[in-house]
Amino acid sequence: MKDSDTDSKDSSAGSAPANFIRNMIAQDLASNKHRGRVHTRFPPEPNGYLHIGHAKSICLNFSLAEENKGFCNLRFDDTNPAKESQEYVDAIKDNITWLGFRWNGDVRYSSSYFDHLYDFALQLIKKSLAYVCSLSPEEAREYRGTLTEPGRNSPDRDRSVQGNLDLFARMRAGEFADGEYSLRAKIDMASPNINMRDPVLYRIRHISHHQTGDTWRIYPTYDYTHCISDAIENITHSLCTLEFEDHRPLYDWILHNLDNGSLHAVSDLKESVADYVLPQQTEFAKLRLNYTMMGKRKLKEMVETGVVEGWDDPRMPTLAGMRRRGFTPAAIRHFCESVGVSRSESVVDMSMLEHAIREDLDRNAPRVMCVLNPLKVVLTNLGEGQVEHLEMANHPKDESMGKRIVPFAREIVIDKSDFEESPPPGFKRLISGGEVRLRGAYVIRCDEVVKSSDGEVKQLNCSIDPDTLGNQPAGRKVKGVIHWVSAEHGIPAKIRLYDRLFNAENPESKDIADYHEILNPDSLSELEGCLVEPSAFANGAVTQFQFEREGYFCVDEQDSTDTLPIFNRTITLRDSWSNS
RNA sequence: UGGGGUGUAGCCAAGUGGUAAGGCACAAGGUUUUGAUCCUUGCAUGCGUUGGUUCGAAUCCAGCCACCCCAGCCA
Repeated sequence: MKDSDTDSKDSSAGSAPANFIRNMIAQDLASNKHRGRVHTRFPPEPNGYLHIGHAKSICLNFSLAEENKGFCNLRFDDTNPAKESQEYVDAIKDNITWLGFRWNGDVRYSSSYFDHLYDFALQLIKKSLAYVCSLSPEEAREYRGTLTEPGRNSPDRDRSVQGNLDLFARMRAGEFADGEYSLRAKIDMASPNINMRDPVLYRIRHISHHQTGDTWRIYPTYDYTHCISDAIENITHSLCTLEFEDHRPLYDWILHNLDNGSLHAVSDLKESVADYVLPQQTEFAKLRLNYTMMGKRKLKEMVETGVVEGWDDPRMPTLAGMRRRGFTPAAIRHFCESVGVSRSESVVDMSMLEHAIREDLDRNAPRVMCVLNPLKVVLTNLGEGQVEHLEMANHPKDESMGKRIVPFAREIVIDKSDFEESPPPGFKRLISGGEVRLRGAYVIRCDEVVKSSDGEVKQLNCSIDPDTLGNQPAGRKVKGVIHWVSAEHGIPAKIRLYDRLFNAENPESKDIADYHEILNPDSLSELEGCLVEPSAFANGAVTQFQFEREGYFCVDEQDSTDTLPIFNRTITLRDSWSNS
């Protein structure tokens, strides 16, 4: 084994930062609250694509389980078939796998607990803790009261157990229309917590479900389903976001009013009831990022109205979009780790995400040269068909990444922005009569500027200093280094430059009436006729590069063809020059 | 005007009665054939605010202020 095997290129080394959930779990372990078990779950509703906010939750749940030698389930919280689909189920599984996490056992579905859920509802009815209500949704809203006024009891609240049992069976049998009846918990219509004002447990929906088909006409609600699903799966720590804080009393009410033995009987736990401990819900602040739209409804709308090209548009905050943009799983995981977990609602600066991306790519992306906006340069003192094969390192600091051969010839291209006729102060690139280093090659001098009739610079005639390959020039200093590609050998490519989708720091702010007004018109620009050095295509398995001095780019696997490669710019290099 | 939460630097965030970790950003140097990377240094007499308790308070107590969430048969 080489030493380098222990030098992880993955910077996850170092202990995870403290946070209140980690601390709580450590305490629970110390007090043996869950018999030494840590079992979490990631419970998405399959009603859209996962975004970076979900990644925070995924990382939290999976990492906590992993750190404590526990388990993390993947459970689709699929209680509302009207909004869900198999497409989303598949995309979510794919995203989680891509991030590098493996869920415990088989994928779970809340819908696979529908039978148990129904039985537990019967149990609540028999205990007189649930009743069938005939109030319409509109009436129910009136009866609920307001934030400051108590609600009123439903006229059906005191119906007999038998009457409720009968009606609930008929609800299940499909005898009633949507909204005609609902099953409600009997708690307290005067509770200051509105979630406790006899919440709906089941509603009638004559609609088929992506997992259960047409088996059911009634579907349980989130509040009723989630706690029981957690209990069935033996979850110890049920983590969710802050807006569910007010639901916690209901979560606990349902579980505590169900017979513990019957819960244990249908649970995954093989051990005795004595080891069966109810799950604990804990809330944390969801991730917010400036300049980023995270609302599922808006994201969906942008996809459907063509504001972006799809859920995987590289400008989207979705995991699919970030993947196509060239963000790496390791970078996203480090980012999620670095933002921490707390209960304060904060907005993370994009620069933190960008830092994580650059950090990973700098270490792992091989270097290659690509000229985005070509300007022809003729090296006049080189022979007409003469080609030199220059050897260059794939990475400036990591020799294990090997070397590559770069063809060098009389006609090359450099980037238009690397030549200035009237340079600003401090300009280190090529000027008329000046010298510059061609990266990995020779120092050249610009002898002649060839312009078209309208004054545009068309070509530069330069001469190389033949003594400067691998050597400093004699008697002078050349500060600038620019990248280049042989005009004959370079591979033409199309390059897509991405920038933020929104110009406003908080696209979801209420004083932005229409998000179309804050769309960044320059979020995408396409460059044609870019020239990439041929070695970028030598190994088809490598699809992510640093184009030296430009940034990190990845091959767009979907749109590239054999004849026209397309690269997406993942992110620019840090640039302390153009900033000042 | 009900209930539940949150306030530590420009942005995240640790801290749980012993005198303000870390990261990002920013600034200044150094190295460099990427204006990148890397390295060094700087960056809160201050923890929303006003009082109180204490030898000692970001941490305990009281008041006040600001912001967030809740009135779906959505999750």
